[in-house]
Amino acid sequence: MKSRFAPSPTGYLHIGGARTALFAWLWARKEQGKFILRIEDTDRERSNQASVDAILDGMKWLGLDYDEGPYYQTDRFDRYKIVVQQLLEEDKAYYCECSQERLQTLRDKLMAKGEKAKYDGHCQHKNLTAGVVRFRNPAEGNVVFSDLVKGEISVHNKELDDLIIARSDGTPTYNLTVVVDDHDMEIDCVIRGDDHINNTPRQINLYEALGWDLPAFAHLPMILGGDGARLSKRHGAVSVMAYRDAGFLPEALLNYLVRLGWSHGDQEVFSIDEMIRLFDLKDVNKAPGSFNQDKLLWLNQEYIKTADMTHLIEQLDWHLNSQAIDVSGGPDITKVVDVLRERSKTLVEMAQSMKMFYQDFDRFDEKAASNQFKPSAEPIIKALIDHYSQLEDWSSTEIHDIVKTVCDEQGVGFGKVGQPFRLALSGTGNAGSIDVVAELVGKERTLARLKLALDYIAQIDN
RNA sequence: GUCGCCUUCGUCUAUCGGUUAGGACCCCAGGUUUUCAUCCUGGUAAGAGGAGUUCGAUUCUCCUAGGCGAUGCCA
Repeated sequence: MKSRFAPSPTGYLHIGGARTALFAWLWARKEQGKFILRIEDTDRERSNQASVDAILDGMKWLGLDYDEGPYYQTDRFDRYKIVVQQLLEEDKAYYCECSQERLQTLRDKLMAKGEKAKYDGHCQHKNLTAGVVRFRNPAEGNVVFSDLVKGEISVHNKELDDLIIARSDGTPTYNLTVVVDDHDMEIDCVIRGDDHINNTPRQINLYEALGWDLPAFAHLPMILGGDGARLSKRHGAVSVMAYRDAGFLPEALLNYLVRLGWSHGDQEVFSIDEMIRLFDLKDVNKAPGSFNQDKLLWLNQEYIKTADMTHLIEQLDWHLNSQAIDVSGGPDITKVVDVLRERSKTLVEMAQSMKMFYQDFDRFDEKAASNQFKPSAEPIIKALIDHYSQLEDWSSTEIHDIVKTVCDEQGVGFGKVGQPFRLALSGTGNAGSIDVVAELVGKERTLARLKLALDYIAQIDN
């Protein structure tokens, strides 16, 4: 069994494309068949190599590997020419030289009359030898097919016109190439967005004219933005790689995408293996769904919390580089990640939080500092410095005991000591349990930061 | 305009004629926590509208409305 993903390289791999690719990939993996990547670049005006690379990068990051391809339609022009020629010879297609202007006025006229805008067959019997090539669509009857997602779909041939299968420059168009390729590549199930539903009856007529067996069709509902409109840039990031940049784990995005339009009871979290095992086109929803960033964020945190440490660090590496954080010479990264994984929604956040362990800072968050570093905190911080500078065994338990000792000595509660200490350590006030954090930050840096806090208090005193 | 597809909490969804319409995200309240977060408990919130079929419709049929898509020498 074979399925395919066939994007046209006119931009990056976007969320909708990724979801389509995922479903087609899942189907192939579930059927233990093959998954093919085909680049539909027949529109040379809009296609470019940068887009091909972006799509390949996106697929790679998501882990959607393919067994064949990428095939490029521009490499197969000879094959399409043969098919067009065959159709021409069998009188199943004909040349048409209607001008764009004529076509446009024809459309306007029909629309004004309240009819469907379609080609009127002007050149059908002219026996021309140049121009665009049009397929002779059957005039009567209707095309009925059973979509694996949508169920039975029926369209009258009257609604269909003689579509152009080759441009006047001889290059083939989408509806022809897709049929030829899906046939030649032995695709058993065409899984694509439901914006192609309207093309399917035309393609079916082409299959029949060519005497080819029909594949199964599964049309996936679109993904809309939160406002119900088609997903676009104004809804935020639509490029898959932008999600990598924003600190999402590929498996979290995949999990989010698979649940958008598909479900398995009440289950929300699926490993890749579970998706493959449980996925079924019959459980795919018919209605379009809208993209919800909050849920993605939640899933991302779920994955950050439970991800395999090695994998997590691999994914984190890109962000460490982009934020210029050098972890060599600092505390063990696995210990730092362990502290941070429960409080990071994204890898970007995690990398930011990591700075306090690997980089020095010379100022505190102003708002937090004005709250915490009051003159009353001065003796507490001094006491911490005194005790810690004498501490030999720099461990979280010892560090914790000293905080308690200081509480007792100063006659204050844990909060009075812990809060300024935490701010001194982190600079922002956001940190995990202070003893563990202090241990990881190290004795030298901890003392330096406490002294910095003292400087801050001295400065506001004056 | 015409044709096609779609319609359960704000969002993602469960339900395969009989349920107090369930779960998840978000939000709110409470608890745990030295902060934040995690975690735990609870709460708010839905069948587009109208006809039928049926003992009984969210579920089946039809109509209307709304949304999306197509109507390209784009894919």
